[in-house]
Amino acid sequence: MSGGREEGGYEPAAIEPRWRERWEEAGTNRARGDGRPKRYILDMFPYPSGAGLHMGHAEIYTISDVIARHARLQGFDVLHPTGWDAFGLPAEQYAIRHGVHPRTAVDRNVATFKGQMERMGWSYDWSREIDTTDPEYYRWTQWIFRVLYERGLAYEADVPVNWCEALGTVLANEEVIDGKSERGGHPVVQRPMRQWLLRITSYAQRLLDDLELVDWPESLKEMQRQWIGRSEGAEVTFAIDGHDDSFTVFTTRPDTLYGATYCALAPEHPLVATVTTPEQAEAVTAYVERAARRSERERMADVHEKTGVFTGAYAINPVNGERLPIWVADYVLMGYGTGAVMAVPGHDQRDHDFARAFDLPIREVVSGGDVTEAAFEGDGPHVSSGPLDGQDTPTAKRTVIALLEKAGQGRARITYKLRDWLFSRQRYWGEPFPIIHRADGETVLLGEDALPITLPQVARYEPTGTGESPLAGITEWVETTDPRDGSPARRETNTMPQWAGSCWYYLRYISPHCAERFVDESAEKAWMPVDVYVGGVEHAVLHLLYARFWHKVLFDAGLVSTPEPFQRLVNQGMITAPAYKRIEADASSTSRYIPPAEVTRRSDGTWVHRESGETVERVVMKMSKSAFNVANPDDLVEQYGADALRLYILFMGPPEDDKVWDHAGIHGITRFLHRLWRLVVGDSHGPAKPRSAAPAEGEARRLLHGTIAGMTRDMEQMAYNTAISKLMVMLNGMGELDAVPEEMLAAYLPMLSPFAPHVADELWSRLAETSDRFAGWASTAAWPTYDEAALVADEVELAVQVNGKVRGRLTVAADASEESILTDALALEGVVRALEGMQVTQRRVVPGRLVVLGAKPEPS
RNA sequence: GCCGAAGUGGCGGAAUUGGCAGACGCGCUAGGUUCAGGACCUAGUGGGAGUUACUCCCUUGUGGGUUCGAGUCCCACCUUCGGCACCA
Repeated sequence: MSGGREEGGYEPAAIEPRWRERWEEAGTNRARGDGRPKRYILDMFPYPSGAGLHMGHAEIYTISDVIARHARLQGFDVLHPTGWDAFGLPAEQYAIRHGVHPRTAVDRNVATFKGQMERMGWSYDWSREIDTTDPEYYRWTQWIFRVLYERGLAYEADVPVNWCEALGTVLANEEVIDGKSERGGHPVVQRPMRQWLLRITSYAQRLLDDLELVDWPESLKEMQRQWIGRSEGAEVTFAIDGHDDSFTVFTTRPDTLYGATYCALAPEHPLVATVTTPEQAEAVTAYVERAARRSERERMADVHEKTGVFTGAYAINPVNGERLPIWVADYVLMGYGTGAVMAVPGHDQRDHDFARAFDLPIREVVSGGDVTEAAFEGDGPHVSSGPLDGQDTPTAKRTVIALLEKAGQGRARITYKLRDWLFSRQRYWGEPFPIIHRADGETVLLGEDALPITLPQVARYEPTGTGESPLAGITEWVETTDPRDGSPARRETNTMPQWAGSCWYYLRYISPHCAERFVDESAEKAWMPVDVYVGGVEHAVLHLLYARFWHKVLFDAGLVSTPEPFQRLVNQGMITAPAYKRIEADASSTSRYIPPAEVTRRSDGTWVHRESGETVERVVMKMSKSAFNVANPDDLVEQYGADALRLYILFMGPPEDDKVWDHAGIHGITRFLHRLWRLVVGDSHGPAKPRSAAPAEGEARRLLHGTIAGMTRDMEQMAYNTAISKLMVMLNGMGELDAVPEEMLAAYLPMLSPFAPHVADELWSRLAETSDRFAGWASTAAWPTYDEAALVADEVELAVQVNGKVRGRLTVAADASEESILTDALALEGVVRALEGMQVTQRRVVPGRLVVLGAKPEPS
């Protein structure tokens, strides 16, 4: 049989659009729900910014696409959807800047994104596309808020927010950098305002425990554990000398209670005002006011500078009746524990620092260190501690907790660092709350029939300057009536934060058009949980914790069937790129960086700006326009094709590793695709390889089955870089044959198709012109299987080691006996030389690999 | 400071988990082909030494250890990158 016809070479632009159309027409990317085993392959949906698709998107979505396409070849029914996380600040700011409605901006950006995503050949089921800003979507976001509210998990409270006077608005934490507004650099202060919060803290323990149920990177689980920050200890109640009031502290070291020499309250602690004596009032007031003015960031900046003021009051130590001075100190945080601490300078370094600064007594109650020098925070026998004397820390903790419980002055307690989730924003572009406030002060949750509460059309969506959302100014929207009795009421004018829509979007994909419920009940049971979730580690604590929280609430309400939403999680690494920096330029210079095209490498390895001759520094950094190091996926697709870009992204390294973009590297991939094209079709550099209908034999058969075996393992482990290298090795091997068995190509192209789907299907269809073996498409074929027996070679080469060093090589039949191998090995010239004057003490054959000989000098 | 991950050629990386370090690719060198540029093809490419068609030594951040044998296991240290950071 002859090879293909002579014709034009590999031209991705000529074939890629055609195949995408065919897949779309045939619906090959659709999830069927036909009862086959399922795989739900999800990636973190994009925020459709005005900047379009960047290389980070290209990486994450290529990874998830390869997982999805591979699963389809394995016969799974695959759900692989995408959509738009389109509420939030960036759309609003873009809209303000360009003077268009956020809706218009989002629609425009989505159109750009969708085109770019389609050009990458990602096999999304577009029939399930969702948009968090579509009222038919956020109706259900509001509906889930109702579930939270009805379960007592949503409440209003006065909490500090970031207030920027100059901009006249509240800012999100992301918009505050080092105590100043991101835009304009104006001062930002903490100011209490009425806000909605979600009681995520009541799920703290389960969010911690259920990390055991999921297959996530250990480092990411650890980040969530630290964020939740469970700590075991006790609370201890101190009476105040001469007052009826008392206060409670939280401590992880109740065993050191006999070593307490003072107590400290947070500046915001409600008792500060009551306990302060008249003589101290002026100093305390001044200190509290100063602390209030300092932002949280300022407070954190000078961590080691301990400040505080004595209130003049004394607390009574419940175990020994000692009078302990009560101080106010800003190293005590109102937001953690009880906002009050018992201070044990001998065994807590912070208290030690404070005691040294204010000349307070330091007492040793656990021996093992020198408390005059530094706090001893370790374990050891307790001393000067009454009934605890001689006990170690765990025992002393139990003893003292028992004592306190008996006296009614304390108990064991667990606290978490995790705070309740501040769930409202003073913004236009977010989900409205299904809440109204009656004139009589009652807060009313609107019924399901009122949903969706849609955003009104407005002329201005800029911040109002009053700290309220722009919605507050739209009288006809705000003023409403209570549907129960028609009495006047005002709508809640805060909106939900951007995280809300992404807390449950993975459920909506399952039944995106379901009108009766947020997710179809039986479809939910069929598809959940998400089998593989691919996304960036930047969402390690926020999105991934919030989504787990909502999911557990829905689970408790009997609305979903799994306790966790995302079974396996994969974090892709960040793609960075080299940039060239002027060494002399100061930070404010507008031209700190030189475009790579204007830079040349000197022979000594340094880099020089050709035009000016100045030496520049090569730095690897995040891609950014100002550093001229952005690689744009769209441009690369145009230049090299989607298949080449997909292959190259994965070939750079393992998915989870950070990668440095190297433009030159993609040429290797392009060459590979051209060689493959030439082998099958032929091009101007050579004709197609002759093909044979006969089965692969000998070396070719081993190459085929070895590649399938290796690829199968690599795909399972997501070792895509080595999988691609195996495809290169097999292609090189096929190139050396006189004729390529069609059997090899029939296995090769399906294995290539998850990575380079367009060219795989194109070549497959070319082959179909001359052979019946190539029915259908490579992308819809079955993943090939291999024969274990075909992996074994007839002859194997063994390395012969003497004391761990290779001294010879031996080619033997695969089934040669150990004895004959050893005999042959000992006769090898190099081995004989190495064994001169030596006595062989050990001989072993590692099958298929090497011969091990141990030897030591012969006794003389 | 605490927690986590990682250090392998000029570069990206590989090594079936204790068994021939450097697969595959980039880059580079030489030759071929081409009107030219590019593309393509062939060969070479960790370092060093020598008696240079061959042989030896060294080499996976550093220093020790276990083993016939260590990139891989153990101990100590160094560096880099992430996360947290007055959390009582």
